[in-house]
Amino acid sequence: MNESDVFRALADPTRRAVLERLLDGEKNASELREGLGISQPAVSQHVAVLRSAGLIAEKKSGRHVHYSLAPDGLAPVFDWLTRYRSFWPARVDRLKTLLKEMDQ
Amino acid sequence: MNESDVFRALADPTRRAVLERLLDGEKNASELREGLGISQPAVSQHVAVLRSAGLIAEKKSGRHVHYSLAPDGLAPVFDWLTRYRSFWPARVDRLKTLLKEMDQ
DNA sequence: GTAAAACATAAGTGCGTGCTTATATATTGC
DNA sequence: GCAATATATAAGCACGCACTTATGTTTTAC
Repeated sequence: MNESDVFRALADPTRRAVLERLLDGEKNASELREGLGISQPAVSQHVAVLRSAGLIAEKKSGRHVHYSLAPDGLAPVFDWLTRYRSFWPARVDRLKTLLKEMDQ
Repeated sequence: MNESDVFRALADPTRRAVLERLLDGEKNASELREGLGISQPAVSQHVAVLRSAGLIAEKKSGRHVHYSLAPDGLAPVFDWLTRYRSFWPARVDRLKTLLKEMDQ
């Protein structure tokens, strides 16, 4: 749940792929597994890492578990990144545009 | 120089500490080493990882090498992070404030 | 030219990590 | 209750990685 856990969790491409899939909305473990080409336990282990890093939330529903992106789970990364804002020259404009869009 | 290299580079706390030190300005390897409690080759190896991830730049000057943060080196992280902007609720306001400050 | 300084590379080591198969736990449908 | 489904945990393995010591390379100072 600290900065180190989050960065470590994000270092693995399979875990980033899992997060990516959750952008569409919540999914259970079997759905997350599709196309990843790894075993069911592997998914379960990745999910455990993401959850203990505070990146995903889970909601049990019978024998299914629905996983979703945890709001503000990426906050540690975001906070870390803002310290380097002077080194983003080309990104700031994009960011401003983004925020204007969000205002509307 | 791609997303995976950058995330992998950032996963190590010592490497994040190295970047942190470069926020003050450029430093050579011996200066970077101070307080880290690791050997000179270890620093050299971390620097190599950061450089091949596009996160730091180097400028040779005699027998010294001055390392500095690479402008836009964190762009891959930033771009990745913007995809999750809907899950930053509490961060957006802070970000707006930050950009207002940068405008002045 | 020679020694020292700054950094890089090589080689080895131990531990972490991502995977597997096997098994356990819990829930549903019949 | 029993089989099937959904997920978690255990144990083992292979590889990656962060370190170390030893050595190489380049540059400066004398």
